[in-house]
Amino acid sequence: MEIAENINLHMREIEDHFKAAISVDCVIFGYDESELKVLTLDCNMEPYLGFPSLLGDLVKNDENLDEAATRILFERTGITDVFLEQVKAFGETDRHPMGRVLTVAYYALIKVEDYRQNGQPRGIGAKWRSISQLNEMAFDHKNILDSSLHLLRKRLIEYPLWMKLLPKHFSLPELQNLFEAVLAKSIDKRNFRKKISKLGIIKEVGKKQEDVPHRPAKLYAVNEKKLREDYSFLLKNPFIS
Amino acid sequence: MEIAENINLHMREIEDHFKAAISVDCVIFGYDESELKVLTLDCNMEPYLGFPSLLGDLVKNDENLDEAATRILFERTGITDVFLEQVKAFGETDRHPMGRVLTVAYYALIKVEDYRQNGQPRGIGAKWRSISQLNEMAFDHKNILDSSLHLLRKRLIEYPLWMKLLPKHFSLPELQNLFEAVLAKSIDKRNFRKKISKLGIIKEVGKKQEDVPHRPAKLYAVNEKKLREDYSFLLKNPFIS
DNA sequence: TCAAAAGTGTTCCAGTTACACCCATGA
DNA sequence: TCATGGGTGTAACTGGAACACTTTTGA
Repeated sequence: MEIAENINLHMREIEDHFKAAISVDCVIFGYDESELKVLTLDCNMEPYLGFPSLLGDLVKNDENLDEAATRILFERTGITDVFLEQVKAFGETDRHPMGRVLTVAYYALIKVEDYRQNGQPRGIGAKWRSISQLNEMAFDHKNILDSSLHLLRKRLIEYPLWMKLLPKHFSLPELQNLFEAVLAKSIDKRNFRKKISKLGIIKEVGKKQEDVPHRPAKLYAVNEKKLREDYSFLLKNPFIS
Repeated sequence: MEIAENINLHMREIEDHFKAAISVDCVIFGYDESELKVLTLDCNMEPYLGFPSLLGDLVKNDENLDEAATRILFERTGITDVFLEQVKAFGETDRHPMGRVLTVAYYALIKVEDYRQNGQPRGIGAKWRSISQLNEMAFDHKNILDSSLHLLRKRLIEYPLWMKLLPKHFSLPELQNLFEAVLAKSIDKRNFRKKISKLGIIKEVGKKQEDVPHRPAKLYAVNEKKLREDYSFLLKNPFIS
C-alpha cells in the first residue's frame, strides 16, 4: 500500500524551497483630531517612490511573527505593550519588486499621545495620515490597509478596543466620534450613550474639558476593575479573540 | 534630515533573508454521520511519527497562496471549486523540525459525498477524523485546527456556509445537527427552524428520507435564485467576507 | 443673550428565547 | 400499538432604532 505523503517530505526538497523572505507589516492606527489615522512612511523604492507605505521589516531568523511585530512597533514608536493582532498573510508572487517576500500583516492600536511622548525621536519620517487620504499606497499596502480596517471594524463592535486608542481621560463625544470615524457612519447620541453606560467599563473622573468654547464635556476613564472582570483578555498582548 | 527607512532596504539585505520556506496547510472540514470531521494524514516524520497532520504542501515559487491552497485541495481530494478561506499565518521559529517554514492556514469546506466520488483514488492514506478525536496532532497543527474551528464557528453564524458541507438534498434535522456539531451546543428545534425558514434560502424538493426506522424527514435544497440575490459572494472562491 | 455642543428618556419594533404536544413511519 | 424521531405556534423578553428638548459654558 502506498504510504501517505506528508507535507513534510525530504530535507532536500524543503531546502530547494528555502528561498522566500518573510516580512511583517504593521497597520498602526491612531485616533487624533476626530479622525482615524495610520502611521506611514514615504516609500523610497521604485516603482513606488513617494507613495505612502506601512511600517514593516523583515522577520529575523530567530524571531516569531508576533515578536517581529512587537519589535517593529517598538523600533518605530518607542512604545511597548502595544495592542497587536495578526490580520492575515499576503503572498502574491508579484507583490514585491525584489522577489518573493511574503508579508504577515498586523494591526496595532496606539494612543497618539504615547507616540508623541516616546516616538518622535525614533519615528523620524513617519507621518500620521487619515485613512480617507490613503488611496494609493506602495506595494499591496492599500490592500493590507483595507483588510486591517475591515477587521478593526468587526473587532471594535465586539470588544472595547477603543480604549487602546483614546487618551487616559476622554469624553463621551470623543468616544462617539471615534466610533463614527472607524465605522464611517453616524450614530445616535442617546442610543450610543445608553449602550456604553450599560457596559459599565468606564467611570467619571470628576473633571471636565477645558478651553472649549462651549459647554465642557465630562471626562471618563476606563474602569480597570470591571475591565479585568469582563475583558481580561484585553490586557494580554497580542490579543486572541 | 534623515531619510525615512522603509521596510524595503537594499537588495543585498533582502537576499540575506531569502531563507525561509512557505507552506500552506488546509483544514478540510467535512460533515458526516452527524459529526464535524477533518481530513488528516498520519505524519511520517519524527518526532511526530503517526500523529494526525493536516494536508499541506510547500508553496511553489510562481504560486500565490490562494492558488497553492486550491492546488492542494485538488491534488488531495480531486475536487475543484472548493470553498476556501485563509485563516492566518503561523510562523513560530520552532514549528518545523527542518527549519524555518512559515505556514499559511486555510480552511476548506467540502461535501463528503464529493470526496467519496472523486477523492479516494488521490486521497490514499487520508482519513476523516472527528474533531473531538483530534487532541494531539503533528507540528502545530492542533493549534491551526483550533484557530480554524474558531473562525468557522463565527462564519457559520454570519453566513450560510453550511451549504458547502451538506449534500444537495438534506433534511432540517441534518442541518440542525450540523450547527450543533460545529458550534458544540444544542439548539432549540422550533427556534432554529423559524430562523432558517425566514432566511428563505432553502426550498423543499418534494422528497423524503428513506430507510429510516421512524417518520422520514422532508428533504430540502438550496434555493439558488435566492442565494444569488442575497449571498452572491458565496458563489465566488476564495471567499472574502 | 447668543452660539455651540453636552446631556438626557420614552416608545416602538424586531429578533431571540423558552416551552409541549401531535404526527408519520417502520418494526 | 409501540418506539422513534419529525414537525409545529405562542407568549415573554431583550436589544436596537427613532426621535427633541434642556443645560452649560465661553464669547
